[in-house]
Amino acid sequence: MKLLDIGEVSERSGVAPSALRYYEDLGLITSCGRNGLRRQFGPEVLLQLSLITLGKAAGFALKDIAGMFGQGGRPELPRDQLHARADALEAQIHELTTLRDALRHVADCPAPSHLDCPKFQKLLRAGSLTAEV
Amino acid sequence: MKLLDIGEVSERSGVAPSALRYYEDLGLITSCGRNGLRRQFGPEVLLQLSLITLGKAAGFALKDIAGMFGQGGRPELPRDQLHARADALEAQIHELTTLRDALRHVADCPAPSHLDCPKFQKLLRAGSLTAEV
DNA sequence: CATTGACCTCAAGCTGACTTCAAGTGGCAG
DNA sequence: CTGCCACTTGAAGTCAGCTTGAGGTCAATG
Repeated sequence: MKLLDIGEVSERSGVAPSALRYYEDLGLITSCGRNGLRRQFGPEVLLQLSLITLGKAAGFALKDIAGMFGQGGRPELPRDQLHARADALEAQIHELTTLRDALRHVADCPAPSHLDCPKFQKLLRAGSLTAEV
Repeated sequence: MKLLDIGEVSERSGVAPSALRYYEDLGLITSCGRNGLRRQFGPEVLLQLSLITLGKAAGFALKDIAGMFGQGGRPELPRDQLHARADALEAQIHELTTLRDALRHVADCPAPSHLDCPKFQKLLRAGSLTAEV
C-alpha cells in the first residue's frame, strides 16, 4: 500500500496543502500516520477529496460534508439532506434564470430607467422572493 | 412622493436596517435625504432591493450586483458585457442543473454503496476539478 | 556529515457580508 | 417642556474557509 505525502495529495487533488491540513483539523480527512513529521495519506483520500469538492460545489458547508463520512471514510449520505440541497439548487437555478432574463432585458431595453419598465418589473416579480413593492 | 425611513424599508423589504446602511455604504442604494439624522428612502429603493436580493440568491457578490445594475437600475456595463454575463449565467445554470439531477439521483439510488454506483462514479469524475483517482 | 527543501506547528490575517455595541441625536406625543 | 424611542455613528465582533508567516524539524541527497 503506497502512501502519499501532502504535496502529492495536493498535486493530484488540486487542493492546497494548507487546505488539506485544515480539512484534517476539521476531521474531513485523516492521515494514516507520519513519516517523521510528515503526514502520510492513504490513496482513498483522493476519493474523499472528490466527494468534498463535489459537496462544496453543491453548496454544502464543510461541517455538513464532515457528517457525510461514516467510519472508515465511507460516505454515508443523508437522503433528505441531499434532497433539501437539490431543492436549494433548484431555487438558485430559478433565481439565476430570472437574473439572466433581467440582464438580457436590461441590455436591450431602450427605456431610460429599467425600474420604470413594466416588463422589467414583471421579470423581477417572477423572481419570487421579492418584497411587495 | 412619500418617503420611507429605514425601519419601514427594512420591514417591507425584509432586509435588516444594519444591512441597509451597509448597502448604502457600498453604494448599492442611495437615501434621498435626511429627516434630522434619519435616512429617508424613496419608494424605488424597494425595487432595487429586490434586485439585490435576487442577485445574492443567484450567488453574486454585492460588488458584482452593483456593476450589473447601478443606482436607478441603470447598468454600468456596456451591452455586450451584459450579454456575456447572461451567457455565463446560462452556463452556470447548466452546471447547477446537472448537479441537481446528480444529487437527486444519489439520494434515490438503491445501490448498497454509492461508490459502487456507476452514475455516482461518473458524477465524481464529472466533478471537473476532480483528481485522477 | 552537511545541506536542502519539503514538510511541521501555531498564530495571525484576510474577504465578504453583515451584526452588535456603546454613546449620542432629535422628531414628536403627551 | 419632557421624555421616549427610533434612529444615528464608528468601531469592533462574527463566521466560513482558507492563506500567510515565522520559526522549527528531519529524511534524503550529494
